[in-house]
Amino acid sequence: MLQSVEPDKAKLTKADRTRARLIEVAKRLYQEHGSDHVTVRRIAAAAKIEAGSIYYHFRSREEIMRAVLESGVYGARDEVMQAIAETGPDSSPLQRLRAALAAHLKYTLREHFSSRLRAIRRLPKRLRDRHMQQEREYAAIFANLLSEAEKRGLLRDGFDLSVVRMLMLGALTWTAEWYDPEGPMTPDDVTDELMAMLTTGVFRPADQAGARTSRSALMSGPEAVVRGR
Amino acid sequence: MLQSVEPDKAKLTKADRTRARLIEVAKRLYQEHGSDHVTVRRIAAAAKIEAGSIYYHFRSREEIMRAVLESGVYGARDEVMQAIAETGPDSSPLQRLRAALAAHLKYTLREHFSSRLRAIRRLPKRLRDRHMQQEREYAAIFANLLSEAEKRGLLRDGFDLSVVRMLMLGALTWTAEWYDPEGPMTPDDVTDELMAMLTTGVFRPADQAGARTSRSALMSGPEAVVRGR
DNA sequence: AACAATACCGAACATCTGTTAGAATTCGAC
DNA sequence: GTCGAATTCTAACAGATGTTCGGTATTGTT
Repeated sequence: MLQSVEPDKAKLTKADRTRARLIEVAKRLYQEHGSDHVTVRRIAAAAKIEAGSIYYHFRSREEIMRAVLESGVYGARDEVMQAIAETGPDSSPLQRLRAALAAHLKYTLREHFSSRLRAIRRLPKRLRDRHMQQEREYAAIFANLLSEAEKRGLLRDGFDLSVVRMLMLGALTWTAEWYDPEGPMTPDDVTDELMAMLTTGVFRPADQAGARTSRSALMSGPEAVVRGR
Repeated sequence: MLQSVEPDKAKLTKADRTRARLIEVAKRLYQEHGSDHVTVRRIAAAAKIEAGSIYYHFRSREEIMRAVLESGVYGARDEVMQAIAETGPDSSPLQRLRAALAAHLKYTLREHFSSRLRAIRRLPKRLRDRHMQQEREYAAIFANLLSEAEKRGLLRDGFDLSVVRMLMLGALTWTAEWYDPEGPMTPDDVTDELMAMLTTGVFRPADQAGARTSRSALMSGPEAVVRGR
């Protein structure tokens, strides 16, 4: 959050604390019930405050939900960057990427962030732009990891890295829709599975030309598939 | 829908038609505005009907939204199976899989199905169970394609096919959150990109052991990565 | 043309919605 | 402890919400 960037003003005023509490409570309610049925009065009740008092902290109901989204992106960013840092200074780009993806997945599962997409599209556009900007910054973390890997020659040629990144993150983000915490797989297992897919591929290299449509796919070795366009 | 399963009763009664119109209108509203702000009265107005009349066709507001979800799954299923059928009887499992994924993506983008996830979690559980069952049937299409490919030895060993399927579909479904129709890529391009990722992998095969954590990854050739556990 | 079933209307209901504004309380600095 | 500012409460508003129900129009069949 902003405080971590500027912690010199340690004056944690009371309004700051209840504002934070409201955001946290609202987030929880969004997760439990859908964003339908999450009303200003319910948020207030869950935060042990009166409904009218909320408007001392937020201009409107939509401002609350924007703050919730913001805290979600910032929270994910912090945990992902921390995970990257924990791989140490000698880590390879792929190690860092794996750490980042694992952190992203864990955060997504924990906060169960269906909330994120739920709202984005139909926010007042001023607020939406701001949120999209924050999302872009978050995505940039992964974009950097990928282009770093590319510079070191760790990636195959011919891929559109931004599409790769979106598909990667999408695969993990969507996990929140099917993942069963009671099941045998840990979130790290899922991340490893994805990394394995991205490493060797899922399909056997034998007769791949048939599975693609309009691309010219010819090769020297059995693996060197040249991807045109 | 059920009619396609049992078309002998061709009696398209008037109630059936307005019910269908209501579902279509509701779906459109869910897409345009969030599922917040989509009220019974707005659905009624958009369908040129009075609000009270809706309750002749649906028991409650949530029943409408369940019907919308149902029509979404069934619509996707129909288009995906049609796409599979169009690959012809001599197509390879990978060709069929590609066709299925492409159809899934196109449908997802067209209907912009954020709606799908938005609601699932907080439906009354009786309705939710029914919907989850429908989703399972839909997922089974892709599960079958994958296991068919596996039986023919087209897949690498060591992957959990259900996880692979979820990640695949998740990557594509999430596309609705970032895809820009004005951009240079067609939906088929995105599908091809994914297929390419699943074919050759994104990472170079050289030093993959470092990017994985607890897995023993050793091999005979440069590509034959044995994935333990 | 008559009739019964079907499909829709229209008004009313109780409740809930986001939001406002002034009064009442609590807080932090002196 | 006092005072002014920061924070919360209380009460009310105007309107929207899902749903019900008795009546009315429309439909398809004989």
